[in-house]
Amino acid sequence: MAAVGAQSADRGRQRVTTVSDDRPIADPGAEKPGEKLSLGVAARLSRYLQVLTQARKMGKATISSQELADYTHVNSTQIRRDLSGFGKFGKRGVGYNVDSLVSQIRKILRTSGQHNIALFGAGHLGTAIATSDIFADHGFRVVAVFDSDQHKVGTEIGQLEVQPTSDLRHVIDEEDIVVAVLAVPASAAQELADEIADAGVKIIFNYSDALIRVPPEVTVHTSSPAVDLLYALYFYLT
Amino acid sequence: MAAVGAQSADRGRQRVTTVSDDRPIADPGAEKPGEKLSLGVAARLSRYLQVLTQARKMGKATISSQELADYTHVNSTQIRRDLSGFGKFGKRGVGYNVDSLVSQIRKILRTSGQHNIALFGAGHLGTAIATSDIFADHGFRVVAVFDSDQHKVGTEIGQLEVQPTSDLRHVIDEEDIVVAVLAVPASAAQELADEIADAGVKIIFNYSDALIRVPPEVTVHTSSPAVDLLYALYFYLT
DNA sequence: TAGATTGTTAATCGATTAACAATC
DNA sequence: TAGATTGTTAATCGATTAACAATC
Repeated sequence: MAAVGAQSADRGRQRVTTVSDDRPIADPGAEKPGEKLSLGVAARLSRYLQVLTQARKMGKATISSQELADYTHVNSTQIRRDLSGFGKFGKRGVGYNVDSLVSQIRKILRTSGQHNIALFGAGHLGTAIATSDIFADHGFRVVAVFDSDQHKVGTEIGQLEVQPTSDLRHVIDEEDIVVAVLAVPASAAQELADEIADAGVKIIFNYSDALIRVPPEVTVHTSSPAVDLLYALYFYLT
Repeated sequence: MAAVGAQSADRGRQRVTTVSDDRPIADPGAEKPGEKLSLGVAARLSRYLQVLTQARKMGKATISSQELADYTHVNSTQIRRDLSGFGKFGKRGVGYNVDSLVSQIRKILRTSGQHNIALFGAGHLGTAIATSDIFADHGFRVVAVFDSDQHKVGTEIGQLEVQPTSDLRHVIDEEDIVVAVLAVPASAAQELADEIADAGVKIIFNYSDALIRVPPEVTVHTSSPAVDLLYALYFYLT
C-alpha cells in the first residue's frame, strides 16, 4: 500500500473490548452501516475503488477477484472477504460488475457526493493537478486556485482564474471547501497551513516536503513518491 | 498501506514457533539481517524515514517516538517496537538522533545507495518532478527525461535535455536504470510501459490513471492522490 | 453440463497496545 | 535527583489464507 498517509484520523475509534458495553454484541462478519471501518478495510476498499475506476474508464464491464488481486496486490480471498462483509455484490462464475461495485464501495466509504477542493500554488505541479482529471474522476472538483505571486494572479489555469492567497478565507467559506491541496514550496507550507486550518479546512493534502503541524481536528496527508519508491525498491532488492 | 507488488514477498520469513526446527531458536525480537521484512514493517519504516528526512531538513537533531507518532499516525509503542527489533537506536529520556536514525533505517531497507531513474513525459507534471528535490533527497537521481513530442525534444528541463522516447532502450541500458517514472497521458501509458519493461526496468511509478499490465518481474506503483483523499475523507466524515 | 468464481469457514499468524521497569 | 523516554513484555485483537461448498 502506498504508505497512504492516513493511518491518520484514528482518533476516537477505540474498539469496544470489554463486555461491559451496553450495545448488543455485533454479528461478526456483517458490518453494521453505523460502524466505522477499520483502517485496513478502508484502505483496501479505497484501493479497489482506484482500480475499478480505471477499469471502468477502459470499458471493462466485469472483473474477478483474481484480476483485482493482480492489480492491487491484495490476496483475492481477502478481497472477496472484504466485499462480502457488506453484501453479495458478485456473481459466481462471472465476477463483479464494475459499475455497480464502484457505487457500492463509494456508498460504504460514504464518499458518493461531490467535494470541493482548493488548490494552492499555480506552478508546474499546481497546473498539472488543475488540468488533470485525477480528482474529478473521484468526485472532487477543484473550485479555486490560489497563488501568492502577483504575476500569476489573474491568469487562467484550466477554467479557473488564479486568486490571491489573501482571499482564501472568503473563498473557503463561500465554496464550502473541506480539502486543500498544497502545491507550494516547503518554505511557504507551514504558514499557509496555519491560515487554511484556521479558515476551517479539515484535510490538507501536502505535496511539499515540509513537516506541517496542524490542530488535532485537521488531518495532513503528505505525498512522498520517493518514499513509496524506496518501499518498492526494498522488495526488488531482496 | 502501500500495496506495492509484494504481498508475496513474505515467504521464508516464518517465525520459528516450534522447537522441532533444526536451526537454533531465533532470538525473538532481534531481526536477522538476512531476513526479509514483513510488508507492514517495511511500509512503516519507509514512513518513519519520510518524516525523519523532513525533520532533518528542518534542522531537528533528535526526535521522540511520540513526535514521530504525531507525524506518522503510527502508535508510539509500535514505533519503538519496530526500531528496537534492529538495535538500540534511542537514548532514554532523550529520544532518537535524527541523522543516525535516518542512516539506520536506510541500512535496514537496503536503500542507502544512489539509484538512477528515468522520467517519461516533459509536461507540467514531468517538469515539476524533474525540478523538485523530492527524489534527490532519498537517493534517487533523475538522469534522463524522455518525451515523444518532437517539439519538446532538445529543450532543457532542470539540467537535463529532453530525449526522444525512441532512445529509451539505449539510455536505460547505459545508465543502469531500474526505476521509470511515467508522467504521460493515460492513452500512452501501456505501450510505453511495455517498452520500458522490455528494456529491463523493474519498477514503474505510474502517474497516469491507466491500468497497466506488466510481466511478473516488474512492479507497478500507481499514484492516486484522489483515492488517498477519499480515504482521509472517510475518517473525517465518520 | 462443465468450468469458473463467489461466499464462507476455520485455523494460524502477525499487528497492536497498555503498562512498566530500565536508564539517560 | 527528577523527569522523560526508551526497550520490552504479555495479552488481545484483527488480518490473512487455504480450502471448499455453493452456484452462476
